[in-house]
Amino acid sequence: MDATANGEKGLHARVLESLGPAITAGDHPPGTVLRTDELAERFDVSRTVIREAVRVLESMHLVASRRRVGVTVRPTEEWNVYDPRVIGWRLAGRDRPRQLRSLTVLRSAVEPVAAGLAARHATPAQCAALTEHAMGMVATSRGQQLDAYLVHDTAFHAVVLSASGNEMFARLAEVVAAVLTGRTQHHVMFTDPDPAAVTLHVQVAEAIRTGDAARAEALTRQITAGAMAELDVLAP
Amino acid sequence: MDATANGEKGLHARVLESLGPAITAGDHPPGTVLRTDELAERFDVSRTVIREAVRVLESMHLVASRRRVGVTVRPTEEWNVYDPRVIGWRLAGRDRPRQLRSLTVLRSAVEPVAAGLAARHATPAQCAALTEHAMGMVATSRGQQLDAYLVHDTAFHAVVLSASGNEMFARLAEVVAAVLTGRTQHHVMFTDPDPAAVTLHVQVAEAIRTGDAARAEALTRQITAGAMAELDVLAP
DNA sequence: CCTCGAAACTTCGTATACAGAACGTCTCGT
DNA sequence: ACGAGACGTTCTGTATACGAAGTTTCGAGG
Repeated sequence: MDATANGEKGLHARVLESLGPAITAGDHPPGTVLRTDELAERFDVSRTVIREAVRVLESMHLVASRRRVGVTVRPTEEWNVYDPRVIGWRLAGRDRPRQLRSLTVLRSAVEPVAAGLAARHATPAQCAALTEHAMGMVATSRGQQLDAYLVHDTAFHAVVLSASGNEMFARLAEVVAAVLTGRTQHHVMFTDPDPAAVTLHVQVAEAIRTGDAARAEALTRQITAGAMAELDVLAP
Repeated sequence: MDATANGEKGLHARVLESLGPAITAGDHPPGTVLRTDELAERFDVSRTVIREAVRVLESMHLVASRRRVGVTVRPTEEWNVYDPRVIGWRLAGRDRPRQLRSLTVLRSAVEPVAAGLAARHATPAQCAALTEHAMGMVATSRGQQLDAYLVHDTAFHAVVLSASGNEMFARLAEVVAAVLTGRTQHHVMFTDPDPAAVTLHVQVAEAIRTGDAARAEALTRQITAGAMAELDVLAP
């Protein structure tokens, strides 16, 4: 929603969108020191703007600002890897494979449990949305309609995560969306989705609708297992 | 001007530590409009400092800053609930029960998978640490040594998450620590830990050491199931 | 009377200048 | 050689001015 509408979003945001990816991509390896004056000159903005950008970077634990020494890039292990912006930057950068793998593993842990909870908590409206998107996936699963398929796939998983009733799960929707989008971008228009996966989605929708938590969880586990298997092809 | 050594940290951090909890606790309900001038006066700092704090709040998606209208508090569903600081604030505030429940559910999804991965990836050093902490838990499980027990318990789970080899899992260590600490604080020195749970930890350490992923996962699932069961007692 | 549009006002956004504090480094004295 | 203190660099905070943008209001025209 808010992300990357780079028209004129504020100077500090532009600095952030340039500095952040540079750091996460490793252009400034951990330990590198950046000085605010230098940055101000490099981006041709005032120090005030730089300081605001640095504050945000600091809140992501990407950098630490200390007097006399400068703004130092923190080691990778300390980064706030759950920050959607950090995820986006890493996904766009050079360790995209690693990030994709991490996120897929996270998916494989969270989504089955979320599906199980959804089977117990989903509202009728959510169940309806689920079956609708599952049908949509079926309808678009053949004949080079990957974009339309992706929309339904993303929406399906978002509804499941939301229906789980757990806010932490719900907030992973955009992460899952990023993973699914990434996969589609690599399939680039050549192979239709796996029919077995489509069937699984339909069955998950049904299991959630009928309140069969164990079945919803097991089926979703099969879906994520498939995603894990695909990973070896996608990520080197 | 007051020139007293008011705080060790920066001014903006102090504003943040006051504004953040206020927002997450609901003192400023979603939709509330805050003006930078007003905040500057309220905290007796310059607008620059306020704006830096607001930037960080904005990066957490707690607020949105718009011209002419002010800084508006965003709806709860949009908050970055994975930001450690947001978690901490909510854990300290009035919807602590909800947060505790969310985190425990997240634990129950992630930790079993992490344990399974740890069984395949753990280094000998990590295995040693695991058995050490498991033994420590055994040693401190009786006789009102809850503090020492908590240290070993926390360390145990941190090692498991780290040994999974997944950076996203590893970063959940502090979250798990927060949950475990919260639990201990409520048990307040009256009941010793459940012996069955202690045994499970020892068995998990063994399963990971012997590379039995399925067993490590199943056992950890029992541990988290226990935590979920406890939850009904702890969180209203 | 209603609608459309422009001006004005309010608030955030950016730039600049300066004072203060902290931390590394360099030098000097023992 | 080694430690303590002075120094300089760089971040931190403050104050102020101007610009931009949106909301609101007021007025003109239909």
